[in-house]
Amino acid sequence: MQLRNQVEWALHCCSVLAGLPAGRYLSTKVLAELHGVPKEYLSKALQGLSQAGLVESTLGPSGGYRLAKTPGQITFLDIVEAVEGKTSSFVCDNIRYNNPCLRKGYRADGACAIAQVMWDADQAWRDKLRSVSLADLGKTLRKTVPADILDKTQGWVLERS
Amino acid sequence: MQLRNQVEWALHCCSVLAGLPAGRYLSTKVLAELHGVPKEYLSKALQGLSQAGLVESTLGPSGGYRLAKTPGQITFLDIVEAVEGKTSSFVCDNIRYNNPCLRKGYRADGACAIAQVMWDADQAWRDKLRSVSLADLGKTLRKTVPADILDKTQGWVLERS
DNA sequence: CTTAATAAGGATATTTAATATCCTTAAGGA
DNA sequence: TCCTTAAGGATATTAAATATCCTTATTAAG
Ligand code: FES
Ligand code: FES
Repeated sequence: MQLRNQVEWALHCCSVLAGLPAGRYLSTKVLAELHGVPKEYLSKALQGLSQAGLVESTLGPSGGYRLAKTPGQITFLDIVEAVEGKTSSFVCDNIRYNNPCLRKGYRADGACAIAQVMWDADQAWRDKLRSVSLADLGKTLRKTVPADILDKTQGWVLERS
Repeated sequence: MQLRNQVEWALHCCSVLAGLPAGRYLSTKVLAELHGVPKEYLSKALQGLSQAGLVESTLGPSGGYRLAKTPGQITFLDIVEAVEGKTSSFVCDNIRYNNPCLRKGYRADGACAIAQVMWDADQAWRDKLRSVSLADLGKTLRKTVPADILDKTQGWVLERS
């Protein structure tokens, strides 16, 4: 079980967009170059973010993407779900109903107790992701990444936004 | 991102084995029939459980599998990891190092802050799975599944163990 | 001792999902 | 008018999940 590589891409792109001055857009081309990933494929991830309402886009020269909300309003969960979808990682095929002791067509009242545990764990994962916003991430980055790298990168991005 | 169907199979098989009287074995064939899944493929999952030390097997007629520990000593996490492996669901390809502002070969001190959040969430998922044992599951099942179904199934299993 | 049943595991096929590229269209700015 | 861009459909490529088949060694039952 593994998340798509687009999740890493989307998170990093949002992190960059969160540092962009108001009104500026950043194009797929620039984001792809910054992260060293294929532009056309990254575009699919960005379209997912756009459909989820996390970013907004504009066309034409100097077009691209910007956040549609403040960094404090966008969580890791929002971004992960925009790329991966909201369905649980555990899928219950109800193999319990294949039990030959049951009459055919029998259906229980509630969910299988095993599935319930798995779904609770999935929820714990989502809760954790929901607890961190892009604003939180920005704070951490400013604490842990050398200032000169942040500055140089910010300059590089601004030249292209 | 989705867990394999074998996870559901393995959890249900362990649940059945947990209800087996001491000394009895249950064969792949019986477990496959009980759950309505392909015997040869289920066998791979059971081999995983065996290699993880959760179950032990014996050959020959009346052979099969039984738990290698008490139900209280086996957690959902043990079973899930035996089938899915222990690697995190989030893989960081360190796309941050593709940043053209960095000198080639630059490596940071710690992990990327984004990866860290994803790994923390993965850990929260595992913590939740670790908090539920087969003994806990048994208690829940006895509370939620009609007694006659449990009894009939138990009889069906014992005839074949 | 012989025989049938079984787990283990290697090899391979099939199906599905992830990854990636290509191309067309419509919109926006110079 | 021309160039740049996002959106999205179509398709190709690659990897992983799912499934089957077959061989071997081991064990218990007859
Ligand atoms: S039937 Fe799906 S987890 Fe129990
Ligand atoms: S470089 Fe992998 S998550 Fe940041």
